[in-house]
Order: sequence, then structure tokens, then C-alpha cells
Amino acid sequence: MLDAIARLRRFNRAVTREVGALDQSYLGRGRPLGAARVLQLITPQGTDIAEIRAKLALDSGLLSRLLRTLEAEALIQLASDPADRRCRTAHLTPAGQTEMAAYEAIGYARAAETLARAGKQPQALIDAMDLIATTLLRDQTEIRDADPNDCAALACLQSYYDLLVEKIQGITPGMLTLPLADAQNYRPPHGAFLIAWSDDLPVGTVSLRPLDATTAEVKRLWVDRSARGQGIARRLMHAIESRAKSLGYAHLKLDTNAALTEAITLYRTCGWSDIPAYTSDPATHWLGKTL
Amino acid sequence: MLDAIARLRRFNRAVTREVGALDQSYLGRGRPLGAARVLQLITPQGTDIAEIRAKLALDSGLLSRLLRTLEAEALIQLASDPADRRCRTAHLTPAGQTEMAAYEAIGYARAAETLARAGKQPQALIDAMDLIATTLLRDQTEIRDADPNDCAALACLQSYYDLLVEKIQGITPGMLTLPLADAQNYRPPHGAFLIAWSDDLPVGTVSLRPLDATTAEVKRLWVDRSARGQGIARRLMHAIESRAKSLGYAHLKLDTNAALTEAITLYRTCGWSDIPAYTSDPATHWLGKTL
DNA sequence: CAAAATGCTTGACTAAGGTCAGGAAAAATA
DNA sequence: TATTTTTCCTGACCTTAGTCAAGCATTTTG
Repeated sequence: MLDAIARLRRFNRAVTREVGALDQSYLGRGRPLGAARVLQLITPQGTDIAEIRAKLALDSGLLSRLLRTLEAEALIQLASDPADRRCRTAHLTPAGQTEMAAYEAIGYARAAETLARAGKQPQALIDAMDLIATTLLRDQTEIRDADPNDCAALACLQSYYDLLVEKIQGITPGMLTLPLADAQNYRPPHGAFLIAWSDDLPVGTVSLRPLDATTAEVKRLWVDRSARGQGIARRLMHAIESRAKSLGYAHLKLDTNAALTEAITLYRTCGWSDIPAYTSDPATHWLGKTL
Repeated sequence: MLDAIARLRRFNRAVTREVGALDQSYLGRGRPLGAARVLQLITPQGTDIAEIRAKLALDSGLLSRLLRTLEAEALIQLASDPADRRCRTAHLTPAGQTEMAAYEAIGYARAAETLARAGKQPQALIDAMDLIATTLLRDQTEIRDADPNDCAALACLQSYYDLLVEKIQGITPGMLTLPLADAQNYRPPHGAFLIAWSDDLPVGTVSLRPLDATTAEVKRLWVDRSARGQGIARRLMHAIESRAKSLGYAHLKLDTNAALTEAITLYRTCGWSDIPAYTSDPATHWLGKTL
């Protein structure tokens, strides 16, 4: 009775109540849940209705009708996509933005309330939620390109730096600055900056910069604590290697530090092998791979 | 964008999907969700329909109809409560028990599936779920009497022993045996054994045994790691003190070890003060309180 | 260019959940 | 004992969600 599954089911019950309560409060704005959910997916810049349908798994007839009620309330405008006039796009009107902000406020308030219940340790609660969300969203984790100066990219780098400071003797926060001075190196056509997303949370990153015409360097592999053990680091390495290949590189290098043991193990199982030192100081290990 | 509230809302989205999927699989038994939920609240011994209505927050008319469909399927039997013939009680028939077991199996299977997704660290996932469930169910935590040989009681004691072994030098698992040799001391009319429940998970315990006609001893205060910081220990102490009072005791004593710092702090803030040693060995602190 | 496929809308229909007023039986209260 | 209250049932009715087939405009394919 105290086994893992009983505990998990208790979690399910607790969370069902919570989610149900959130739905109830959305109802407070005098609109059925279906319409409210659709409205919350529409951006001021416009959202393809096919995208809404896919996200909410709605029947096309049903969605069509929900959109029409929102349009009748003057919350959204529907327009044909100029590129393909069969497709339609929904835009938020100013009134729609106001309404949407009201829903945001409800969600925000309820979240704050939940957080308040955590008492003295909200961080522990958030960590637990991150772990669960990442686990449940595991199959949805996707790797996408980013610009090294994006705010998500900077957040990843900051977390990576925090890790280095924590793990490697002799590295202090002052030695690491953001944004990257050589950001240009991590952009196409010679470099890349990849982020692994779980829902709208960046949970991992890796990047690539040119060393010479045929050699590139893999830099800053990081996976968030809550997302480890799910093969994300390996997926990032595969992604960056195939990207390097498609950018025309034949050789890859990287440097790392003995304190990052899991990373070193990962590199080796990905087919990387030791090479002579080509950088200094915090680096203690140097690996290479030919594509 | 990476603040606590954004993360919490991501958690909400992840978990909504999961709960929705569970509902979908309940649908697999060819019965609408409402009826399935009602069925799962009915015990073979019989459940008052007022209780079901309260738990699911259903309209009496609606519940009446749901019960009738279950009765028509021969899954339940309805009978008037002999004590108050206005009230009715629902009993599971053998067919109903079979059907209920099928729902249990579905929930169990889905839970096992989720657990499998945790990869190499299922324990971390369960710990996270416990923390969240306990936090969300905080207001529902209730303290009830138990028998010291109940399986929940034994589980609490085992966890308490594990804590002692971990915290106190010189205590080894072999020194602590279950069930308690003097279980009788913790039963009415001279003793008590209280358990704090969060949903169906025991998250804390405390017990009381007689020392002499006017003095009792408080023993084995424990709160699960996932439930700390919510005042449960304090509630347990209040409960056991008022129980001692109603059992006619005038004085309370307890012994504890210096390693259990939070407990000692709690005792002092509950109005306990140092008294002369009255036990030996692992005990290093002795406190008392006059009611 | 004709045929097929795609994206969406419309209307007809169903199931499920939920509300409400009224009423019967039983219990509590005056 | 008469009145009020409680508990539940019944029937009428409504809203929401969801399915399905037909149809229109547009794009893609052969």
C-alpha cells in the first residue's frame, strides 16, 4: 500500500483536484472552457488554426464553431493565409488581448496561490514540478536552433556557468561573462547554437564554432538537473554532430574538465577519443571525432 | 520567462495531459466518466450516497440517475440506512467488485507506465510526486487513531527507525524490531497511536504510553520527509497532548537524542522543558510538560 | 487542363453533464 | 400531534462537447 504506484496514484488524485479547480476559475469569465482554451492559444501576431486544432486535438467542425463565437464577441479576427488561401489564421483584436490578459491573470494568481502553499520551501516544490513535467513531457522534448543572444540561450549559458563554478575548482563567476563575446561564431553559416525544449522550458544546450575550414569545436554541452537521465545530452550531441556534417566539417574537437565525469563518459560512448591538448588551464581532457 | 510561476504552469500543462489520458482510458470500459467515478467510490461494505455526493460535488438529481444506471447494470445495490431510512447506502455486488477491479487495474497500469518513463531514477520521481501531493493536499491532512499493529502504523515505525539509524551514531537496524513488543501500551484506555494522513498516505505519527497513573510518555514522533515544513509535527504534538489530557494524565515526559535537532526545537516551542534523565543510552535529552 | 487532395465551414445529430422545481418519505422540532 | 426540515427521487430542460457527412474554395498532382 505504500509502494511507488500507490503514491503515484495519490499524486494523480491531488493534481486532478488542482487542475479541476483551475478550469473552474477559467469558467468565471462566462465562457465555456473550450472557447477559453482556444482563445489562449491565439497570439496577437496570428496563429494558424490548423496549429490550434493539432494542439487541442479538436475536430475541425467544432473548432470552426468555437472560432466563430469568439469572432462574434469581437475577440479575434479570422483571415485567409495569403500564401495558401485555403488556410486561415486567427488574430487577437485589442479586446481579445484584454480578455486574454484576464485569463493570464487567473492562471498566474492560482499558480501564486499554489506556490504560497509550499510554505518555506517554494524552491523544492518548483524543482519537484520541473522533474515531473520534464519526465511527463519526455517524448515531446525537441531540439531547435537558437541565436546565442536569445534570452533562452543566455539562461542556458548562465545555468551552465553556475554548474562549472560549482563543479570545477578555480573557476569563479567573474571569469565567465554574458553575452558571449564571440556570438557571431555560433551563428550560421559556420556555427550553430542548439537548445533542447521541453514545452516552453529550455532544458539543454550545445553549440558549435569554427576552428578552421574543416574543423569545428563543440562547446558548452549542458542539461538541466531536472532533465537528466533521459538521453537529452546524447540527442544534443547527435544533433550537433549531424549539423557539423551538414555545414561541411570533417573533424570535431572539444575540451573539457575532469570534474565533468558524466560528460566525458558520454563523449566516449558517442565515439569521441582522446587527442593532444589544444587549449589550456581549466581544460584537462581533449577529445576529437572524425565525421 | 523562467520564473517559478512559468514553471508551475508548465507543470500544470504536463499534468493536465496525463490526467486527461487516464480519463480516456477509463472510458475504455464503455461507461461514461461520471458513472465510472461514482463506481470507484463505492466500497463492498457500502458507502452513503451523501458521502459520494460530497466528494464529487454532484447534484443530487444527477447522482441519483448515475446510481440508477449502475444499479441497472447490476453493479451496485441500493438500500436504505436502517438508522435513518431517508438516507441510502450503495453496496457493490460481486459483478461490481469485478468491474471495480478492472478500473483499479487500468489506473495501476497507467501508473506503472508513467513510472517507466522516469528512466533510471524512479525514486526521484516518486519523491517529487510525494512532495507535490502533500503540498497540494495540505489542508486535507488529518490525524486519526490507529492500532500499533496496523500496516500503516508499521510502515510509519519503519520509516522512523530508518531515520534514527541514519541520524544517530551507534543505532543499528538490528536494535529496532517490529511489531512493537509492548503494543498493548499504545492502545486505549491507557495509550494512543496517532497517524497523520494525507489522502491515503500516512505521513506522520506519534504515540503515547502510560508510565504511571498520572504520567504518560510521548514516543516516536515522526513526519515524512515530503511532508515537512507544513506544521504536521506540531499538529501531532497538540493532538497527543490533548489526548493525554482526555485520558486523565497530568504529566508528560519524553526522551530524545541530540541529533534530532528539529524535534527538540519543536518540543521547546510547544512548552516542554528539560527534566532529569529518566532513561539511558541513545537518549541525550529529556523533556517534560505538565498539562 | 482535369482530377484528386487539402483546409475549412455548415448543418444534423448524439452523448454527457448539469440545473431546477416539485414531490414523497422520514426524521426532527415545536 | 402538527409543522418544519432533511434526504432523496423524478421529470423537464439546457449547455457543452463531440461526431459525421456534405459541400465549397483552393491548391496540388497527373
